[in-house]
Amino acid sequence: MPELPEVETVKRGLTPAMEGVVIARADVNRPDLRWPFPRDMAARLSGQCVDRLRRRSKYILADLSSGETLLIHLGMSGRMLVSGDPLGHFVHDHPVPEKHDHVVLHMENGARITFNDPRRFGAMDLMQTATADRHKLLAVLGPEPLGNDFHEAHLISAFRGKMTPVKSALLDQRLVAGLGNIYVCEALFRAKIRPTQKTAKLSKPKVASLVPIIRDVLSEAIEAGGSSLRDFRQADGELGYFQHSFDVYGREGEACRTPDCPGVIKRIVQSGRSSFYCAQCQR
DNA sequence: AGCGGCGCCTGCGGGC
DNA sequence: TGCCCGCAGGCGCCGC
Repeated sequence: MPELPEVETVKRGLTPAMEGVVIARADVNRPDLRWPFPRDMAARLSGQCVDRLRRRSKYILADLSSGETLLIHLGMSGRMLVSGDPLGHFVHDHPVPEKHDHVVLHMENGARITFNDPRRFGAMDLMQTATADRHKLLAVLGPEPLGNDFHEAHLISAFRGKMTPVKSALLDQRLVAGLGNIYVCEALFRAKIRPTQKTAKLSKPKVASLVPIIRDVLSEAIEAGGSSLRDFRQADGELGYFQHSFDVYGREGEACRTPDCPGVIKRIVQSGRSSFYCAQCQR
């Protein structure tokens, strides 16, 4: 579920509870999520200080005092909930344990971090911090869409000569890392590009326009605390509210929001996933 | 080499 | 009420 803005929101919520704080104990309640947990994960986490929390694409990375880095991926349904902060910055007391609470980190400051993931498409792994960017899951990622390496020339060269639909291209994490189904639909709407359009056939100005549009959509979503569909929560349990700003996602049959456009939002399926767009103003 | 499709899981809402 | 179906924010892997 969570795309870059939701992961960034979660990371920001975790930071005050975790950064510079020792993990007193880790409870690992099952052997795996999408893949087996690394061997001795609980022991390798316990007693380590979280020196720094970072985000790369949709991954949260926790650099530990041991020289290892904990990689966390939320998959489709993963949540990280902070509770019991002694300074009262966060929600309430520790909640009663719920089904699908797979990993619980008990912090020395009294905070508790609960990783809950019903569908178990999420993941955790441990790696050497020094070579973290060579981790199998991170090595293949393209530039951060909010970073300096994501620019017009990059997109133009990535799109050149490809007959791939632009929707699939932007979902390809090797091309740009962090977009998912929602924000690709929203960005293509703002750029007035139809999701089925082949990348090679897009004009340079349209491709160029995608760069600031993608940055804007993601920045606005981060500002709003992400999008809450179904079960997404910020780390403090609060809802994000960017879903109220969707122009097309989940709006099948509703009126296009472009001023004076008579269009109605359509839903089509591209490589098994819903695309939402206005056939009037997206060409 | 690059793709679309499939599978991994659980839960929810709608239709019957 | 209950069952079945379709659907869900991701992503690695397979076969074509």
